[in-house]
Amino acid sequence: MSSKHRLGDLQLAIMKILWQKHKATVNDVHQTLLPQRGLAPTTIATMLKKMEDKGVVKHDVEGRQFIYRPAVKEEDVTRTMVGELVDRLYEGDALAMVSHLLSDRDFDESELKRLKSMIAQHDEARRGHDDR
Amino acid sequence: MSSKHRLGDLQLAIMKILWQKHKATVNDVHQTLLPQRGLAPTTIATMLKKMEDKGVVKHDVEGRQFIYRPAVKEEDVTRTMVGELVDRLYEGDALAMVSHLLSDRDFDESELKRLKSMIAQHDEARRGHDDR
DNA sequence: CGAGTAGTACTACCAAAGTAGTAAAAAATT
DNA sequence: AATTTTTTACTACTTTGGTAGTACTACTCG
Repeated sequence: MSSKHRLGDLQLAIMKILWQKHKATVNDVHQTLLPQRGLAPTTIATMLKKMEDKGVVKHDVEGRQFIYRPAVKEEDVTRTMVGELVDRLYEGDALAMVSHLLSDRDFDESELKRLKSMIAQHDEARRGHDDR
Repeated sequence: MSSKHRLGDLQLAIMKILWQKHKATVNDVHQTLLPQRGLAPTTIATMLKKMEDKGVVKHDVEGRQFIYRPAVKEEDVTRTMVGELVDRLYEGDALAMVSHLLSDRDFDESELKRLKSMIAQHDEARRGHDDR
């Protein structure tokens, strides 16, 4: 059932719009994507239908148009997709992925600072609830 | 030409073997993958041919068998694939990906320690060469 | 009321990845 | 020498994602 959480490029782009707007018509999506992608409206409609078949979106009918909305949560998709890449590339070692990110893009001072405070925060959270 | 660095699941599994062994025959790859995947030998052969067409592997002939070897670097593939996911999921914000990793899998004490020292290291490296 | 328009349904393709059977060639074994 | 085995070549089929044209329906505007 996690196949619902593996999305292609266009599909993800569409989902991002739906997650943001909560609901949208084919036209809304098309208009939003037009500048970057320049796709035919029917392409969006077809894709949305395929996505509904797959179970990642649903629609209500309002008058003669379809109002699409997400049927999967962004966090689930994100978690699955990142998780799969970590598995494939680093045999599940998430820290290895972080290490790669760290050496690939070198973050500047302020980013490193943010990163450190993120770690500190998770450190505390861990110490708090994690009974061991 | 970065299409050379976007690999499917099986392709990646095959590449990992080639990167590790430096070179291998169809049979080597098949034997290595058999336990986890249970694929027909011809499947591996076909895949390897497709991969050669694409330019990600090359082969030499030795007697009657093909000795395959990688034609792309692991780092390049890794960088491309991680980079693409960061783009798609986080609009290029690598730090957002790290943040996700951090809250999704909660690392234990020793891992956090390793992480901190990794950061410290990159911090210094940055301070060193980065002129500003 | 009739024509144009908006919107969905259907159909059709293409490419890439994955999977594998069958054929053919060459080499080894008996 | 004949048969079996190894190994590559060819062909084929399936799924998924992406892309879009055409057809049909229903509403809207003059």
